[in-house]
Amino acid sequence: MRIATWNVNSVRQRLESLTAWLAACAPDIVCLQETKCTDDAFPRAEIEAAGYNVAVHGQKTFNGVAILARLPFDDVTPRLPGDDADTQARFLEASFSTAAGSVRIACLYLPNGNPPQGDKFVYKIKWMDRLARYARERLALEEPLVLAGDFNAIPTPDDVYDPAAWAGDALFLPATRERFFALTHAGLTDAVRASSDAAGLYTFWDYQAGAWPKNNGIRIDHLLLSPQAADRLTGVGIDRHVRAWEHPSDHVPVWADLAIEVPAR
DNA sequence: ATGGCCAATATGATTGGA
Repeated sequence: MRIATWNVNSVRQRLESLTAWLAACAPDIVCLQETKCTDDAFPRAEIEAAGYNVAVHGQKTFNGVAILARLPFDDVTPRLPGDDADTQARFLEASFSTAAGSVRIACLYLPNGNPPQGDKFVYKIKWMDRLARYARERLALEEPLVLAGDFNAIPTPDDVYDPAAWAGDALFLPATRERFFALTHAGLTDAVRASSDAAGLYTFWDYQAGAWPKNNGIRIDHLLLSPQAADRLTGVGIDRHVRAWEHPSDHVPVWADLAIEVPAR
């Protein structure tokens, strides 16, 4: 079973790239972020034609998450628990029946948090604390679980081209990093780091200032695995070639392969 | 963080992104 995450920066702008990438990568489950459209505007028919079931949690203009799956959904639940007043479309959970039992996937778009002095950063930190509570609850189920998405968190200096330049940024501040590590310390495994400790495994390059040709990237898109998922991990990939396509997203897809049999398409 | 960006929005500047 291949599980992927991709911040597409508008699913409607990226539809052609998305269907081409689905055909090439052949993921079984895909978590999308920044779909940037309401549920009725989501290009559901085109993605179903590519062989995927679709679950969406969108809003007008901003944010928006979706899960695409070759297998049928058992349950689909929007919204991260812990704040009924939070109306931003940033979280969607789904579960699936597999040969390994129930597999749970959480698709998340964690707040950016800039500027770090102000309500946006407060919202980010509260969101991360809510995510940690959610993760601890779900880990207690002892199921294969994957938290996949744009975490807007740079874990270590090896995950950013110029750590000093990012020292004061909401993506790299200690308050953000320590909350990312609270997730791994709770028992979740960073899939990319389970297979490599190399620097420069970036997933995002800004549109501005020649960031892509200069390889000025950061690693902020992550797949975090419960022990029951991590024990089945057989491979990971970062599809950085997608950043060089026409009209790219500023993020590229990241995926993990788990040794869980999926019926052939 | 920035040599010059990108997406959405009653399309003209503004907001948000990272």
